[in-house]
Amino acid sequence: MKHGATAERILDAAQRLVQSRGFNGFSYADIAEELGLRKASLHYHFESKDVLGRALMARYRERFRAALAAIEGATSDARERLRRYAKLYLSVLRNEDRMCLCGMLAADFTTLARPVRDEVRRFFDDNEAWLARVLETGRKAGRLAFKGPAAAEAVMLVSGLEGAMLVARSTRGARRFEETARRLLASVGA
Amino acid sequence: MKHGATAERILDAAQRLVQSRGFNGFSYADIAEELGLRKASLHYHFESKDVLGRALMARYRERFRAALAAIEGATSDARERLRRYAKLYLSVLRNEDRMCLCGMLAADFTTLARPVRDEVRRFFDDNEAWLARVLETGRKAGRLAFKGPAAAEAVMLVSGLEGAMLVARSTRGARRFEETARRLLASVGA
DNA sequence: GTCTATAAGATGATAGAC
DNA sequence: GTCTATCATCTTATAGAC
Repeated sequence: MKHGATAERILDAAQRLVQSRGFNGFSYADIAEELGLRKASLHYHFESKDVLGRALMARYRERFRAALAAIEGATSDARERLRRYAKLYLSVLRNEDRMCLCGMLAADFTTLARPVRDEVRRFFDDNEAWLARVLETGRKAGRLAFKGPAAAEAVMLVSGLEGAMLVARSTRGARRFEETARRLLASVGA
Repeated sequence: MKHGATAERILDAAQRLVQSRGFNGFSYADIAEELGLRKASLHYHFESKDVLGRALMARYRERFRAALAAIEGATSDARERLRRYAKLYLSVLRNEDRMCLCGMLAADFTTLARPVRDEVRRFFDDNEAWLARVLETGRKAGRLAFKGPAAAEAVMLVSGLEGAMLVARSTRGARRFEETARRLLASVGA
């Protein structure tokens, strides 16, 4: 929990493992081997696996938040913002067929410690809130078209993208993901 | 692998555990305790966890296949078929907040034995093929409206429904799932 | 078919030397 | 900060009695 360079490397390894194998699909031994350290050393940086999980999610949320801010800074067009948002997911999937960290933890949800669960919920809340704003603004500007509350549409987009990642991993296809993402965006007029 | 009544009970317990905790989130001890048996006894019915996993998926695929056949027998209207298809997912989620067995195994995919992976792939293939037929038939009958190949639209529906289940479990809401499913179906005119 | 007993290894975690 | 040593517990799995 000191958060030096080693802690960061531990988080990197752990995140990769969670994204490809799930929270219960790896151990401290896996991380230690990858970094050339001993298991005991990891406990100095993250006293327990729960603490590690929470740190993982906190960092992921912060990075995602920054990525969303970058999108807002890059373009003010709603369609383009949605396209870039979908690309965020695609780049994760293309990186060694990884699942979204948060989608993976959503699957492992019932086995997670409270603080980790809370982080997972917050991730989805943040994402949906951001998307809802983009959707509503885009609709008012006449750039997007959909019925009903923007919040509900945001939930559908997040669900669709997470599900597309999930399925794509077992049917081997970033290709399939792209096509599905395209269709999802098309359904809101983007 | 003898498949008597006990084997069936083991599968029931194992399926429930996988659907709520993931394939790496439970052990033979959990099943044994639930059934009032000893761990060793389970190995008589399913020699290894991999074999158990495969049996689990085989049964699930068969049941799903039967459920799809039942839908076809109940109505010939494409919209109604899609509605019932979505209800299949909803009933799983409503049952103790479970995830689709196959969606959960898609998350655990990289940790699964080959035969289990193959079953997972087949599940998605079967589902998408069935949906594509319903979609195409419905479009020709003027009951559904969507652009592009029915197969691509089928992938989107499966992805959307699986993702909606995944997210709903962490944000506690069969309610949310229903709303999302409704919107997904609406996007194909149902 | 189910049990006891047992194995061999993994797992998350701690104490204390360096 | 990282190490060795050690821990209690869990995990999948097998052998053999009943």
